[in-house]
Amino acid sequence: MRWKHLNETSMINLAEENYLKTIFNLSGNGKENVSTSAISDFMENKPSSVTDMLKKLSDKSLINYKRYNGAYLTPAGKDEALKVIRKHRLWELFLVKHLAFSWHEVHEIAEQLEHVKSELLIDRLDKFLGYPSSDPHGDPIPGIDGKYRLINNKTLGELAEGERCVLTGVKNSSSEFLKYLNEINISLNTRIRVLKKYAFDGSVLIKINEKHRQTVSREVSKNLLITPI
Amino acid sequence: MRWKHLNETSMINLAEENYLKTIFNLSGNGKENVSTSAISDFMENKPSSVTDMLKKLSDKSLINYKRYNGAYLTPAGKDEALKVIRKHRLWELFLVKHLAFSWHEVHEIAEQLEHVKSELLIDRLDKFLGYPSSDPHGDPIPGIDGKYRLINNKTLGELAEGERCVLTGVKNSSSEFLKYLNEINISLNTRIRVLKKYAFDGSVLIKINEKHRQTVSREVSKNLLITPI
DNA sequence: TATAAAATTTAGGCTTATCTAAATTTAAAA
DNA sequence: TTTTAAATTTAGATAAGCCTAAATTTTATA
Repeated sequence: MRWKHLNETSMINLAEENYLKTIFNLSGNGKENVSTSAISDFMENKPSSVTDMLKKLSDKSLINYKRYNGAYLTPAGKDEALKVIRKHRLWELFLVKHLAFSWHEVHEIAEQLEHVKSELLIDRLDKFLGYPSSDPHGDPIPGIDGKYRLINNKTLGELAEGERCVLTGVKNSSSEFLKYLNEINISLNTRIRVLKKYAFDGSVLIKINEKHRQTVSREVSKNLLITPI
Repeated sequence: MRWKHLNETSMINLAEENYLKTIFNLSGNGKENVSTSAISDFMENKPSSVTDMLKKLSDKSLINYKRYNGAYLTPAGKDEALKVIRKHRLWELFLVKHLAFSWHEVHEIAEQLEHVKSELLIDRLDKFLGYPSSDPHGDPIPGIDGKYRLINNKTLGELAEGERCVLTGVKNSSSEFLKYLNEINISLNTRIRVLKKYAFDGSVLIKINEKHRQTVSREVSKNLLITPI
């Protein structure tokens, strides 16, 4: 195949970048296996589409994929995912700091900006922003070297309306709590969107996997460890 | 067709935007007919591909297209083209003013940024830049209203190395000059890229239609009216 | 104006990323 | 452990945007 405007970056395209990013996020930033259905669910693509792409990414050595057994990122794949996340967070920060966007408005725009190809651009943006190590949320911005400070210390309760995250852990791991989570369809790597926060009692209306609406108490929201995405 | 993340903007996609922008530029910012081959040549796509897209854009009422006879923009198409150009120039200005890019480096990046969908984003960027009316080149930035100050007062000689333009007119229209231009394959709407400028005599090495290299004298370069693109 | 050359369109293919429906494999339940 | 349900994959289809090769139309030339 020929590329008309060949980029300095490898030949990873938009769709592939989105899959890599998703796998990174759903695996809790790491190397856990991510299932086809988790990806399908998150990206709102059909499982069969996901399977196709997993094969493709596997052929490119960006993921390790075993049929019927999900996938995880190779070092090369993780590098690419982190590059995209770095871009995403830098752009978000730019939008908030310099273009007066509020935090919940920026995600969709950054989702587009993160795919602009230019190493130089992103390095200049990094400089312009003063080499930030974290975005306004406190989430780490991967460095040029791909170094990434892992964190798992944010709770659902700290998110603002409109924000999205993936569950990466629980503070309280009593079986009653876990059972409750199970009942309302929340498990590790479940993605959650905050729809509304009620000031009077701190309860939170959330959407689980973009499917089920659910209200959880302040107590619950404080015990859910998450990674914003 | 269904759009997953439906944008506030109409349903014009990247490829379509590029065609509209190209037609706008090649028609001398206006309503002159642009031929299939001119578009094909400019975009480095095959003529048959162009025909396909012209049909599509015609169906969407963005251009007026008559078989074997080229196309020109409808008001709706012109609006869209101007929106893209507005975004392109605002981003270019941002890159130059705030990210320390030099002018010739920004085109390719702006080419990507111009397709990011968000009215709000571009209005905020406009504000951030202080509502500029022209880019560092002096080329007009269309306003939100789509108003566009037409200019045709720049010459090839004023471009820097690496910059591209389309010929929109000549200062000297003597037949010898026109004949000379003809001989070296330059005509109205021909696109020209400046490859090198020689300081000692002001001559300019150019690439014509991305095909022919040619050196022209300072005299010639000062008599070619162009629109940077 | 007839004919050759150039421009344009049509017809038919290819690739990518999707999808649906059916088959297969794995996991859960009885 | 058999059976059922869920997850996953395969097979085959579609739409976009591009391509090549062949047909058609327009333009230029003799």
